[in-house]
Amino acid sequence: MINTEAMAKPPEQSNQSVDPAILDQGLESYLGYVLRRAQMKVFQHLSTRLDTFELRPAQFTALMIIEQHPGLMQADLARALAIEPPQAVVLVNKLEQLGLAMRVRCKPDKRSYGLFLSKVGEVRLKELKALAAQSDRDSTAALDDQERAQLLHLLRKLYRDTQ
Amino acid sequence: MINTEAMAKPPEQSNQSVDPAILDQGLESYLGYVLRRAQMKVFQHLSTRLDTFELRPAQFTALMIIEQHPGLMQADLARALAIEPPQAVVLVNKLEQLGLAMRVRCKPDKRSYGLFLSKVGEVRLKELKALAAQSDRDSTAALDDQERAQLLHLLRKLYRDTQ
DNA sequence: TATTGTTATACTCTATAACTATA
DNA sequence: TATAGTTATAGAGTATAACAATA
Repeated sequence: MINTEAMAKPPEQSNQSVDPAILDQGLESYLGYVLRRAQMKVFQHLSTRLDTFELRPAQFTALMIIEQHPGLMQADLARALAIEPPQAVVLVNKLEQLGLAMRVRCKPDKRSYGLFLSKVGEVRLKELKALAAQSDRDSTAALDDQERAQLLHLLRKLYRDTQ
Repeated sequence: MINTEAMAKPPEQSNQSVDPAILDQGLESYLGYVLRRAQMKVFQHLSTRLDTFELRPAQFTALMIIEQHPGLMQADLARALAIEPPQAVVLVNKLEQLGLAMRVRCKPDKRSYGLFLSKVGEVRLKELKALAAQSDRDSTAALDDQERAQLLHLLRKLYRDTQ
């Protein structure tokens, strides 16, 4: 229904009569609004950092999930990433092209693949984890460690709730 | 560079061997990850609520900004929404089609329009504000009022920081 | 020459339908 | 018949270039 990756260009400095810094007064009381602004900022930061590796944030997430669940099927990966199976095909193709992961026919059910990290993928993922953690810190530099922990706690509580 | 509106379908219940609820272990320690999951949830909730009015979240945001800054130019609106001028054209066209806002040639600079809410737009926006506030509460039902306030504070602090 | 709004266009992300091969 | 993976395709959302009118 609604996307996942894309994200708008950050607002640029205005030389106009209207100060863009205060244009969103009134909106700042909406959780949905500030959540989106904050997410855009953090996501874009990570996205830029990952460019070096020709990776998108969703592909990093996929590597994390494959590492945690070696041998899982594409269908499960798609569900975990909240994407449709056709998107998972493209994503796994990309990971294979980069030599980071691979499909292995290893299940009793011969229709499905098991997904595994390659040796290179394992090493690369280690590097990516450090990069992602650093990107988190950099893009949330306005917060101290305690505030970051608090924010993490609240967000986890929010999104986990499935009611 | 990267988008704003779109958002992936929510993960569906799995009947597989892998429990999707715990597939993202390890990822939950990344602020970027939980931020995105939380944002998707809240955004999608609002998006669904706004369907009734044939509006997208960005269009609601635009109405809020026009109300707060009557007579502003499209270029300023685009900057505030972090979208490109061509997107602002389509967005304002839609608001005009719905009879909620209008372009008025009222500036000394005859190239630009001033953007204003219509009477209908003002009334409608009142309704939309209540809807958005309720959507915020519903989609963050896992949090109590104090936690919501805390989350709002932290997110505001995070995204406002421009360093 | 620069800027506002606009059109045209392309690229990305996403969703659906339909196909294949297994089950 | 149902499911895993795939292909093809269409639709959003977004970005860039180029144009007209005005400055």
